[in-house]
Amino acid sequence: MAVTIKDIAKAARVDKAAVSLTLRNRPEAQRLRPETRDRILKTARELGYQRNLLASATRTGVVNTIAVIGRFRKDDVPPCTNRMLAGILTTCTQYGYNIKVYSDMNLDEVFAEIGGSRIFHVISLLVKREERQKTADFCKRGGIRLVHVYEDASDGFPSVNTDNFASAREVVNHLASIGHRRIALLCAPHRYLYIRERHDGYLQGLRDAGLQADSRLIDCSEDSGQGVAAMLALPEKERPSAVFALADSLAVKAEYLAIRLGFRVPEDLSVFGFGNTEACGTAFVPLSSVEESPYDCGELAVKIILDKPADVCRREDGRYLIAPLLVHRDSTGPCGHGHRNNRNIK
Amino acid sequence: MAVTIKDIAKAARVDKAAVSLTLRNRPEAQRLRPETRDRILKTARELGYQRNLLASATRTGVVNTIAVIGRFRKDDVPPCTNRMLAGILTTCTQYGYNIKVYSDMNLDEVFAEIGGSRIFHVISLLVKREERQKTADFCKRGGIRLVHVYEDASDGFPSVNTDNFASAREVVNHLASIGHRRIALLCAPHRYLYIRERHDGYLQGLRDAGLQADSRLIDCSEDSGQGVAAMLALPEKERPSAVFALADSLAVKAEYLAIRLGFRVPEDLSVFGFGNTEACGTAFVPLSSVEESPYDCGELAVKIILDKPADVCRREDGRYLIAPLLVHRDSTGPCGHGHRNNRNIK
DNA sequence: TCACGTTGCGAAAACGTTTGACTGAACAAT
DNA sequence: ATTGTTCAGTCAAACGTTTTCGCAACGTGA
Repeated sequence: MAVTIKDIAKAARVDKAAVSLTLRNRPEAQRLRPETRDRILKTARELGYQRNLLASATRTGVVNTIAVIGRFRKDDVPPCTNRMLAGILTTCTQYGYNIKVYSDMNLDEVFAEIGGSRIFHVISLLVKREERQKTADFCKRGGIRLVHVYEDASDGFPSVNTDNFASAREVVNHLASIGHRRIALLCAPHRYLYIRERHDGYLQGLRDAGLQADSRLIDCSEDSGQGVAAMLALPEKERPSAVFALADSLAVKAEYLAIRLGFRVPEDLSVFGFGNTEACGTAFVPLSSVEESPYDCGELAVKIILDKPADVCRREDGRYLIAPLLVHRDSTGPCGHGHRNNRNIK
Repeated sequence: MAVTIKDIAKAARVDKAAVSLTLRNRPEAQRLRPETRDRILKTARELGYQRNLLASATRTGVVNTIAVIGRFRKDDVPPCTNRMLAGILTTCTQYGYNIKVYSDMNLDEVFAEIGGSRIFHVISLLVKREERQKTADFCKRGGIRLVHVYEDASDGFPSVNTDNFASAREVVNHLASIGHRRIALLCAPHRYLYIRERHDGYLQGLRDAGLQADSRLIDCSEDSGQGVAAMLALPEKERPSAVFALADSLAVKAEYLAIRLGFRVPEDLSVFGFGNTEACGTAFVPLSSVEESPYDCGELAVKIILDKPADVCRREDGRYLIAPLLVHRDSTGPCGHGHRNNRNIK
């Protein structure tokens, strides 16, 4: 069996209380003679003692563990989850907490585990509304701190998120500031809240610049290829000079299509993406994009749940939003300049 | 405070031993009268009892937890880690184990935690040789099962990995089988073992097809753009008809460049990538690629560590290798046919 | 009536740690 | 001589389970 404080106590000829105190160097251990403390430490080292955290946790009730609940399925893990999880894991570690991950599991079992492990910090990556609600109910009952990531809190618990609205708005502001007046929007279907928020941000950006939304320049169809082609087929005066896609993959597709149709990027058409994913670098013309900050989301979630200071905007409704960060690459440029360069060929 | 078996025992007017036995429905509980058992179960339900797993673990020493050690840094998480982690997490859950993740942490602290938590299963995602060695030493000392993922075992512990050699070989076999005789290799610098293995697989594939390796068709420079341009500038008889890139990002770049230089993909040049990443879908011509199977690697690692049957090739040296899986998309076609189609425009 | 199983459950010791109360000795102050 | 005060620890209960042993009470057969 493993070495216990009892063994050390026996070997060092002291009581196990003395051992316990010195090994955790509690202030009470100051009452021991330095000589005795050294002896205890030495024998602990010699015997290769490892504190039994389970036993210690039963006594103190402190486990220093954060539970992360999510559904990481084989073909169903968005790439940003990757970086977000990295943010959570690494930040937890920095604060001396460790992480238990519950993936794709029956929620009741998860709750039994969490309750049974005396865990009082939960980060939820769940996306289904009813699952989030169920989790919130459980946490409320058990006095457990909860933070939602990437989805909203309608339940009194905080959530962290990219500021989708502000991000989209800022992209449009930027495009307008470099002279674009006809800025198209490439959208996915409005299945999720974040798409609607980005859409709204786009509209607000147009208003900021005193521009009118033009329904011909907004495409939210399932396959946006058709939509882009139609936009680019418009007469020159009505054709968009910039396209803002609400996902990098859409942006890349649009870029290809435009180039294929004989447009130069960015001279004839600026393209802006969303997410700042890997696709930006591998695109034909490196793609400007707005960072989704998944790592920061994860980091922030941990800070919130551990009640650490988080220098970030907290809104009244409990949502924490991470400020937009635009990453400018070659796919965007001032409107209508049409200055040729060789950037398209690497 | 939380409800304990003592509370239940008191409420149900039995001893806590009876409660413990029935709640875990151990065979010994059969000795109790069904009536008594029902009473116990009922009061447990009524009081909302949750077993204290910490206390139970101190007694039994069973924690059912797998530790995952890795370094998930902000800008340093390869996309495949994402899917691999998903494989680990979800598979663990399926087997009723839970996961503690230690990210980017001092190894000695990790070991203290693992030892202190009486964890006996470790999956290492570490890449640095000395860190793997240190982990192996620790596990050996403590009688802990260890599996390395994506890196090799030279220490007696098993490792799981994509079969890089076989994958590359099979890609070349395939390209040769559809008529390609001049197959170029786009390589990253040989910093890691897996690149060398893929390179060797490529060479073996050539040998299988009775082809000679042509050093002009192999580019391992830091930025392979130059290399590809040079290959494509060769006279037609010596020019490659297919390019095999050891990473999707390289493949995509090559594809763009070729198209830019006036080649048609795949009619004039077939392109094959490695990794089957997101880039395949967003590439101009959807990219054929060989799957790296990170999810399966994670899943396999868990199966091995839990001693579950894993229907997969185990080599003599303790390495488990996952068989190649080629994913054919539009970027590859038979050599020299030159049949025009519209696939390049989506 | 007595020995002997059986049934049904209780008592108590563990698991390793933590912690508040206590103690015996030495020393100082009254 | 008595009281008080440190010093340097010790003692024992507690945390919530698990598990082994034991033991009444009841019934059965001789």
